[in-house]
Amino acid sequence: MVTPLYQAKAELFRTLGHPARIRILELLAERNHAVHELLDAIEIEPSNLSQQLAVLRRAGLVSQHRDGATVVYSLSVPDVRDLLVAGRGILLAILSDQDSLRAELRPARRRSR
Amino acid sequence: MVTPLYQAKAELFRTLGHPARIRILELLAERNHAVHELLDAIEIEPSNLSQQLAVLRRAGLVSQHRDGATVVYSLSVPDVRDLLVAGRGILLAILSDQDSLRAELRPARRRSR
DNA sequence: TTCGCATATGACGATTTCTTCATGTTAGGC
DNA sequence: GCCTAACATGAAGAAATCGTCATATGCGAA
Repeated sequence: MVTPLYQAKAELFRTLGHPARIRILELLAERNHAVHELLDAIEIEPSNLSQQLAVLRRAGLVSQHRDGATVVYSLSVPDVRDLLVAGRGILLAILSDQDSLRAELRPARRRSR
Repeated sequence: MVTPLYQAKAELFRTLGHPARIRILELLAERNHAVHELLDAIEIEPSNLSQQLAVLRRAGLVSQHRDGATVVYSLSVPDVRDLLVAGRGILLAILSDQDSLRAELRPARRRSR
């Protein structure tokens, strides 16, 4: 299976495109977490959490290892932190854009064009 | 509509989670492009391209302006480049992981566990 | 004004993703 | 061994996404 680069990239981003998976990665970016810790931190059904973790595993973004009865997850690619940070930056940029746009449209005073 | 931050972040990444949209953004990261230029560079139906551009517009990632009969698109959030670069880094990390794993599994020599 | 090119929009079936529920597996306490 | 807790997996319906087709709009040339 020869996957073009841009398609692999799209799949990577799509893997991040889910609220639960984002939260998981952000928690793992802080420190390793056991599944039950993630479960406490995120509002989600246990089986759903397992599914989302499986998605991240298949994508190669996280790894697991057993510690007695619990399973601990960690980021297997540290650079994921960069992505999350960059994502936050973009969000802020977009939101402030929207705010200034809103501010521009709302008041009585108008600008040309 | 009060959107939690992690959900907005997930939507941002989902917006990037499509091969055509990735290609569009990469082209726009180089320089502004008219729609027909994108059309030449990407293998895609014109109407499909318009749809993908609309998705990117709604997400606030690109902006358009008319120039005569053609429409020129540009990145409205320059930081998108950071995301693309970070994405490439992660891909490379994952791929080299897989390669070393493959190399480890393939040959006759075995390791414990 | 009429034509044709460049682009956008709407709608529809096909596929994919998501959530939930039921069930399976592993490990430690008794 | 038996029970329970901690996770994982499989299946199935609901919802979202994708690509295509038909159609609409904006603009310049003739």
